[in-house]
Parts: sequence; C-alpha cells; structure tokens
Amino acid sequence: MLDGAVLPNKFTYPFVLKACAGLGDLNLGKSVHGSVVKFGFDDDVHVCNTTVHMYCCCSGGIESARKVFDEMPKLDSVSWSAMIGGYVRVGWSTDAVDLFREMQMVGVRPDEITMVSVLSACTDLGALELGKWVESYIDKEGIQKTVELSNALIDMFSKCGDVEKALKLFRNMSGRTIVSWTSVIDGLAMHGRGMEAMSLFEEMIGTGVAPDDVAFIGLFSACSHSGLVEKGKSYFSSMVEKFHIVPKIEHYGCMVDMLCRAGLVKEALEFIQKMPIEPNPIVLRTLISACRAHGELKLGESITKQLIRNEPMQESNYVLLSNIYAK
DNA sequence: CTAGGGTTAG
Repeated sequence: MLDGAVLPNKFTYPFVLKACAGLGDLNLGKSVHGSVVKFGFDDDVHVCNTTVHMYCCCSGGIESARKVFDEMPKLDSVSWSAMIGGYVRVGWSTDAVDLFREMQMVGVRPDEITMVSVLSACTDLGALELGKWVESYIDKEGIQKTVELSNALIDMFSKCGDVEKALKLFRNMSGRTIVSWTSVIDGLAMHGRGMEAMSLFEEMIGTGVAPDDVAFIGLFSACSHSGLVEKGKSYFSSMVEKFHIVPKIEHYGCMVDMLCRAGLVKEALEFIQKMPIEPNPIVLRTLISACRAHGELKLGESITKQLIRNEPMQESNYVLLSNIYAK
C-alpha cells in the first residue's frame, strides 16, 4: 500500500493501531506510530487516542503511551480513559487514580467508561472509601449506570470488604451477567463465606446462567477459604463432567491450595503428580509453604530445590528454602 | 468513515 498510488489517511491508522494493540507487539506498534508521525497525523485526537491505547496494550509500552498522551494537542474523555485504563491494566492503580484527579482538575467530564477503570483501580488498591466516593460521584454526575459499570461497582464493594453492599447492588440490578454473579461469589469467597458463595453459585445455575471457567475459580476459592474440601472436589468433577470445562492451571492451583490449607499436603502432592499439565511456580510455592507449615520439611526441601532449578533468578525461592532450613 | 472499559488461584 505504501509504495502504490493509495496512501494511508488518518482513518486508516486507528484500524492498524488497533491491530497492533491486539497483537501486543510493541515494535510493530512503534513502527506504525513512526509512520503516523511521518504523515503528520499525530495532530489528530482520534489517531492519538488509538496510539495511546495501542501502547497501553503492548508490554513495556506504558511510558510511551504517557509520552504520546502528554504531547497531545487536545485531550478528550477518550484520551483520559485510555490512559487511566492503561495504568490499571499494568497494575499502576495509584497513577490511574492520580490521573483521574488531574482529569477532574482540567474539567474534562468523565463518562461511564472512565468510571469503570477508576473503580478497577479502587478494587486493586482495596480503597473502599475512595470507591464509595466514586459511587456517589457517579450518582451526582448522572453518569449512566450500564451493566458494566454496575458490575464494576459490585466488584469493588465485594473485594474491598463491603460484601453486603455488593449483594444489595447485585439484588437490585437488572440484567445481571455472569460477571455480576462471579464478582459477588469472589467477594464471599475472599471473606470466608464459602457456604453463601456455594448457594449463590447454585442460584446462578438455577436461573439458567451456565457457569464458566472464571466462575469456577471463584467457587473453588470459596471452598478453599472455608475448608469445604469434599464440596470442592465434587465441584471439580462436575466442572469437567457436567459442564465440559477443561481445567486450567488456575483450577488445579485452587485445588492444591484447598488441600494444602486443609493440611492434606501428601494428597496435594499426589494431585500435582496426577495433573495433566506442569505445575507452575505459584502452585509449587503453595505446596512448599504448606510443607513448612505442616512439618513436611524433607518434602518441602526437595520441591524447593526443583523450583530453584526451574527459576534460579527468583530470589523469593531462596527465601523459601532458608525458611525451611530455619525450621 | 475511526477511539477508551468489564469477573481469573496465591
């Protein structure tokens, strides 16, 4: 296209940049950005917004995104949402909140998409008071409570410690999605309310919503945190046999965590050995910590040595080993 | 003619 008669125009770039974002390819994105600059489309707010988003989606691109953002001739709510959302995605939630404050100071009106990202930042930070403020801000500003925004509110309350409030919003919500159910189940799980999480899970199935792989992670986590080992095992079978979901490492990880918390270290080891996929470092660390807690020091030592062989650069593994020797 | 978000074990 570049060497023919047809030149790219400013309407071409958002599609190309979006493709780079989808691939997460920073080098490709950089070269497309270079082309944007070369053709002088870097004064177009839509092209710049897509560029910010592209950098935010590429690993290691967040600083470049901020650079483009800072140099934009004009910022609209999409620009701010893209940058705030980018910070949340890479886990820089404090920067996301700071940027939201800056957005308010310069007087750009946030919309429901901005607020979803701000709420994600609150959830990540466990900032309940800020989250409550955001909720009242949404009401005060008359920002549209889409299903996605309601879900973000439920998720925030659920994970920041006000499960009752999350449940209340959930019960009053019209048009719940599996995300709404999963957020409340996760909150109950995190706060040791495993039986309620289980009954909500059953209620969900009863209303005709089929559980997906993410919902099962929440459910297993609930069983794990509440010591419901037999329930967890039976749900694991049902996930595979009844709902035909292929377990991922996260599902196996939950089961290992559940067995370890219950002190069934040997059974956790057997479970790992029977898994059809390789245990990742997270699973191995769960097992090692359990070995230490339950006096299986020899076993813990051998697994830790295996872990160190797999990731010799991870300093925390040596801490695990020294903790075992300390015992 | 284009654009930003949304549940995932420890």
